[in-house]
Amino acid sequence: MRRSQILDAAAVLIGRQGYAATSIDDVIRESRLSGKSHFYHYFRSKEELGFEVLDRQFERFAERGLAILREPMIDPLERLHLFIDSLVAAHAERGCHGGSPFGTLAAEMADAHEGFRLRIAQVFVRWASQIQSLLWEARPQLQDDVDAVRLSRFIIAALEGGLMMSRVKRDIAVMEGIAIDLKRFIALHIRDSSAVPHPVAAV
Amino acid sequence: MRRSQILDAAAVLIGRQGYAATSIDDVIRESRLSGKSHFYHYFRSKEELGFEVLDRQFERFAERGLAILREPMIDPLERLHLFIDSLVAAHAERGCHGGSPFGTLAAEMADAHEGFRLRIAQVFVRWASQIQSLLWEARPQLQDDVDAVRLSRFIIAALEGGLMMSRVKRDIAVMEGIAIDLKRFIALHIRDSSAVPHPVAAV
DNA sequence: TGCGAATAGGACCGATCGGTCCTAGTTTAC
DNA sequence: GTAAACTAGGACCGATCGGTCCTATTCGCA
Repeated sequence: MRRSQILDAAAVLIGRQGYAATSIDDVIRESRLSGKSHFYHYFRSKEELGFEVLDRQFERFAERGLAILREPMIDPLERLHLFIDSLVAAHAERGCHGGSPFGTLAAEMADAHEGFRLRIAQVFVRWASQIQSLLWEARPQLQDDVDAVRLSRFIIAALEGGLMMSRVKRDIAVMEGIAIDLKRFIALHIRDSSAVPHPVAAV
Repeated sequence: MRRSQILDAAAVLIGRQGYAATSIDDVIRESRLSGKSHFYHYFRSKEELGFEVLDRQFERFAERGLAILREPMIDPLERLHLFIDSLVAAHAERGCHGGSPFGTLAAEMADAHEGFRLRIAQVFVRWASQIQSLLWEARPQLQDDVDAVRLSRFIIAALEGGLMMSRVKRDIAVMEGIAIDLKRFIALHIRDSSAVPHPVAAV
């Protein structure tokens, strides 16, 4: 109960300000605890809190954000497009604040804290494997020599980079442009690729 | 003299640990100053130091890293490939540590400090405009409807996302795969696009 | 020769950090 | 009924943070 309130509050704060910039006192204030001992009743350290927040964030992302990738009634490649669109929409809703929770944490912690680095690496592996499953499912529509591992990584990299740039420029159009080009790149792998779509109107 | 030593040391430290995690005392130690007043003789605040480090990093990047994009004797698209390869090589040399100095700083500061956000946004604008110039130069080889602004942003986003993922996984192969796919995407824009290259061997 | 900038070094400040310790009232489960 | 867990609240600790202040010495240049 209280424990999950703390995790929720910490997730918001860490997502907004980063791990290091979020103090225990911030978390206590945000989750309306009564003091530090109350916090340390549930968590042994800030590090433990950070780990659990990260795990929880990915579980929620896997349940909610990645769920569309597994929808059995929709064409696989259509699902991939819907997933990309959902990331764009979510970023727009946040007013281009806060990018990807994993990308932001990755940039902050990758070289500073090995425990976080390994956990974030796992997040990307699991995310990529979801896309790989989808690509496997779509293989009748795809060219025979599609490298699903490489393509799944490229999709994630483009999305993460796009979120970062869009956040910095505070312009959702940047992310929308990334999404358009990413879809065109995915279409490049479709069998009988004479169907490569046309670039959208130039700016 | 001393001032540039401070900036060099601070650039290394901020690139390695981020802005907030780099203390003035760290910078003083690394640049072998004699005390805080010595540091504050050259800089009014940590913020001023951070701004100058960022400006300096981009100037160096524009002079050295982006120089290849302007080489007049090499085919424009070939230059773009060489540029991508140079980023991969630089990342490999660093042992996949420290990603892009701008991407890392962007993730840390975009929502926390408006001054940094605006400066980093400018960095990406200037970087993108270099690529746009190259694409303009290459327009005889490109399809008529190529959106140079969008494409240049996509290239940067893929590179930044790739550096981030490669850093998290500590595996240069991730970045190499991104580079391969990014080149294939660029090739998609070449006129007479029957020449779309084949995907490289599947894993 | 003299003056200002650069160099050197240290004491100090208020604030904040993660974390500990202690007391005490209230639920909850066996 | 009673022990264990949960809630509440505050004092406190050593360390570190960005930043100020003060005193000397050395150096380049007019």
